[in-house]
Amino acid sequence: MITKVKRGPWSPEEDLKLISFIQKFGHENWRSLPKQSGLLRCGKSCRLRWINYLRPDVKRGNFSVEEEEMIIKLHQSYGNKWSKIASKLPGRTDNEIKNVWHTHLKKRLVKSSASPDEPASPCSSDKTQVEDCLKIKTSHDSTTPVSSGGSNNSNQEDDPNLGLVFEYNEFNDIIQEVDKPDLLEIPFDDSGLDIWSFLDGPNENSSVSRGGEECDEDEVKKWLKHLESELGLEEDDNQHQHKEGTEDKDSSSSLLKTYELMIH
DNA sequence: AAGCCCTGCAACCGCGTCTGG
DNA sequence: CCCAGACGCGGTTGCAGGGCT
Repeated sequence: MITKVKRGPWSPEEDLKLISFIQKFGHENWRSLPKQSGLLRCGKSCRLRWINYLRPDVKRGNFSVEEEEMIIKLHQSYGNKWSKIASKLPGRTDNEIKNVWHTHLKKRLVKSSASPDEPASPCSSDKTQVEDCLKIKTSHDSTTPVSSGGSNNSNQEDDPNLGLVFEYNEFNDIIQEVDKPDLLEIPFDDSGLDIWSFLDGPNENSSVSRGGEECDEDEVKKWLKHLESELGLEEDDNQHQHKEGTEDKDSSSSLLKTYELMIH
């Protein structure tokens, strides 16, 4: 028998299903995940939804000026390697960056290329501006090489702009400040990365696992609460809200109950 | 007030790469 | 070494919302 694969926008119920499943079992195998979780989606779609929207550390809201400038610089260095650029911008996804590039930054660069003292078009392969910038940013470590290699593989060691690691850390602070409150705002700071180990459960090998420390379940609950409210599910959740805390391990149990109620 | 157009974003698609058998 | 399956990435599309006429 053939089960029809659903497409198009994700419903809150589907989101919740996906979240609670990953929370419990991780996502070792995207292909089998939909079947196991009861989602009528293809694995690819689930993966995309998780990575671009549901991941707890995904940062939403407008890009700050600093972020945009960063993207421009990184794009001059990496070209359309969106995932590489995203890796330098904590909380931002490649898809998001790609969208921002095509909707805002490209146009801005075209405009500014008209003025002589602005950077040339993004297609320019001249990296001196990027390197200058990186030199400034990484001046703490003048030994960090800024190689001119453009098409390296994704190994950190081969990263042509290894110095950006510093930028990453500095940039974290910037982003925290400019984070916009209008959309899904995860009530964690970066120290809340423990959520990963929680979400991934026993799957230490999971591609998104971020270290093996104990997670703070209160933080997780906070996040789930927030997510439920963002998804417009908090009313239903009220019914069993009072039960929270009596469950020993599962903050997910309330989530599961929630969506079980919803899909009845 | 209604219709049209534009913009931005979420999601899909196809291809390349990686990995395990 | 080869092949098949799974994953990840980048390009593209479609839709919804907002602004303009």
